[in-house]
Amino acid sequence: MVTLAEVAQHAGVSASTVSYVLSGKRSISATTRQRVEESIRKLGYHPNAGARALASSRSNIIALMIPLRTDMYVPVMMEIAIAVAAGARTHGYDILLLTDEEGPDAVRRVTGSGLADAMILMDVELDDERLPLLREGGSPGRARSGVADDQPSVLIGLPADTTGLTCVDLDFRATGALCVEHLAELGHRDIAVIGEAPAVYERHTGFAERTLDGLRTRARELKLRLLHRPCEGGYDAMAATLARIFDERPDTTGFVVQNESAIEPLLALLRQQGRAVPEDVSVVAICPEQVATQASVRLTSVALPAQEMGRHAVEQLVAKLGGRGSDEVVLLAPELTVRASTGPAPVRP
Amino acid sequence: MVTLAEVAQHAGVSASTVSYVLSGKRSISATTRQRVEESIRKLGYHPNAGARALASSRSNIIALMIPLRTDMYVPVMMEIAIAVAAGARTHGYDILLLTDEEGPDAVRRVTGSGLADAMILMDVELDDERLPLLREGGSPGRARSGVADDQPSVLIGLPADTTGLTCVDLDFRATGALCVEHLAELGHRDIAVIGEAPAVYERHTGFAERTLDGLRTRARELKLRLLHRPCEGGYDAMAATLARIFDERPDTTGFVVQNESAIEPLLALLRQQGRAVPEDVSVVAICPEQVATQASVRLTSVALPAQEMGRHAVEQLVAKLGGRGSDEVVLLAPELTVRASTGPAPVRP
DNA sequence: GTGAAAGCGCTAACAT
DNA sequence: ATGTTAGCGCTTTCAC
Repeated sequence: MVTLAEVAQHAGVSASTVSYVLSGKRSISATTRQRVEESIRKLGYHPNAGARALASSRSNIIALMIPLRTDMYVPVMMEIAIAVAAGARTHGYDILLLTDEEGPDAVRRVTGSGLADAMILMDVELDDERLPLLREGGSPGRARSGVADDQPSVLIGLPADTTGLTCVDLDFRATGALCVEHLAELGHRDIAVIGEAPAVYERHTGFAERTLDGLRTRARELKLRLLHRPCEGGYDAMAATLARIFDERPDTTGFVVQNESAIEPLLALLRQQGRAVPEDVSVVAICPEQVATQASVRLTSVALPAQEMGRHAVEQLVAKLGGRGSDEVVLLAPELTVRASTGPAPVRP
Repeated sequence: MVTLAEVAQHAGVSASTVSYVLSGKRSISATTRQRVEESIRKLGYHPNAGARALASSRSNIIALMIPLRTDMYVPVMMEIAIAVAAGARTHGYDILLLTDEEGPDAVRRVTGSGLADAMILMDVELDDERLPLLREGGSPGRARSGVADDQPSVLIGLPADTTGLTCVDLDFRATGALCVEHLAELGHRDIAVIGEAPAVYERHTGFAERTLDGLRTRARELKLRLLHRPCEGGYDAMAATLARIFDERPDTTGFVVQNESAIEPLLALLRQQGRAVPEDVSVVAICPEQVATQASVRLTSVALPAQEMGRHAVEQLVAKLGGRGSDEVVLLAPELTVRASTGPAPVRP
């Protein structure tokens, strides 16, 4: 292994000079810099990460905690993770991948060991047990040397109480409102919402409730009738749910779907029942772009901006690490793309 | 931050004793051990990762390179990544998440900096440019101090030339054979294969070709007629492909699908055409379990054993790191699960 | 603009 | 069974 000292010797300068050439933290004469860079290349030198971390007490690593559960929105999670990794690299950071298997202990371990300089948490629950460890100001009763040893962190998702936390998420309330508005403009008066599986609501992940809130509020304002039904994924569950919906509200002409695994079954069932999309019924989906464009009907949808969320999270974190403050909560504005699944409501006799 | 020295002082022992209590590398009297452990808990001590890495020249980190492309098998990738992360933790390793954006440079950077002790590469291409850096024996022409400074590594996926490499993958050849056998047993004589998008074949990722090889070989042995058609995802592409298939081979009664985004369209189209599954045609899918069980027809399928692959990769790597040799190539045996999409071939007039 | 030198917190000989 | 000590490779004062 090539060390900094070897580079220094080879270039005929001191170790500190090499270090400063690398960090740019003090001015170096052009000739010296060139000699050093030359030696670095020739010897194939790579600074040792451990030594760096020890001497500088910064690891240049950001920890990313992803959910173990692989039952929901997996492609979105993956896309976020990849965006985070790529974004982090542009700022010189690497990503340490943590699952939430260890729970809060992982936070302590990483914080305590200095393995990472900061962390990003995905899939935060409303009352997440990891949050107390991350709130700025630290745990109550901790009043050590005055040094704030909290881990700078950014959450992807919105917990119930965001005080002292930085969060990035899609504005699901606005998303719900947007879907309702679109259908209202097309003349639909009876709207059914196919929601996530009941388990998702019970898990209190927040986004489902916020979407529903946005849907309901806007529906009330626009005087639309809204029926919400959670739904397990799959064909059979969707069939049962759909039957109930048309039973209770036979005049339903608009659907909002927030459940990836209900989308294709819904479309198939509507086809089977002879209800044409979008002539008889309109469907708006809240889902990844890819799902919307690859469905059997190209879906009007609000996309989950995975890349953007990942990028934002990194930007926020880097800002924090650089001492610059950052916003508490960033809610990304939803964008609705009109495709082939929505059209004017059919005229009623 | 609490240091080892502070723990030592608090427990009234020397630094090395604390270190050895932690590592278990030499015997410690019960009383001393207890005092030390007590102090560790009381002070909330966490060993500093950087210092550890520097002193021991082992980071206890495994790098995992995942593909940037998020167009294929994303849930599988994610599941593997999570399995790798979880598996690594049980051996005391953390996972560093690398994308293949940097290409081979990422390998050099991680190897050179000692950031990771080893690496796992996913989605390896047949002639991957990162492979030369990973082959045991190192790059030709490198004859330094006799120390093998290669990064121990495991590939998930199979390149063209596996010499000097450790690989884990599903046995796709056997998978293809298994699908054909199943259909043959049910009496199907004309089989159509819906393959991945042409781009996948062109990218030379290997698994698609190996599956096809297994399909063809076994079909020939069993004297079945086999028609293979690559297919872009989505409804329209599938419709065109299906039309061509029935045009060329009207007697086709068996389908093998190796393309997630073609599955649901295929089922919908068959329904539309009045071909009942499994009464008129049978469908075998090569896809994740979840897709098979959530499709509009519960699919007979060969699963992609994501978790198993992740776990295996870690085991192999840990074996290597522990100095124990490991197998060159581990091919996991495919398992076919019979569900509702396959049945006896219809009797021909 | 450059060098010298003191650690950073830990591990692993080498002692006893 | 425990203590002493010399680094690991780098960053960063302090000195010129």
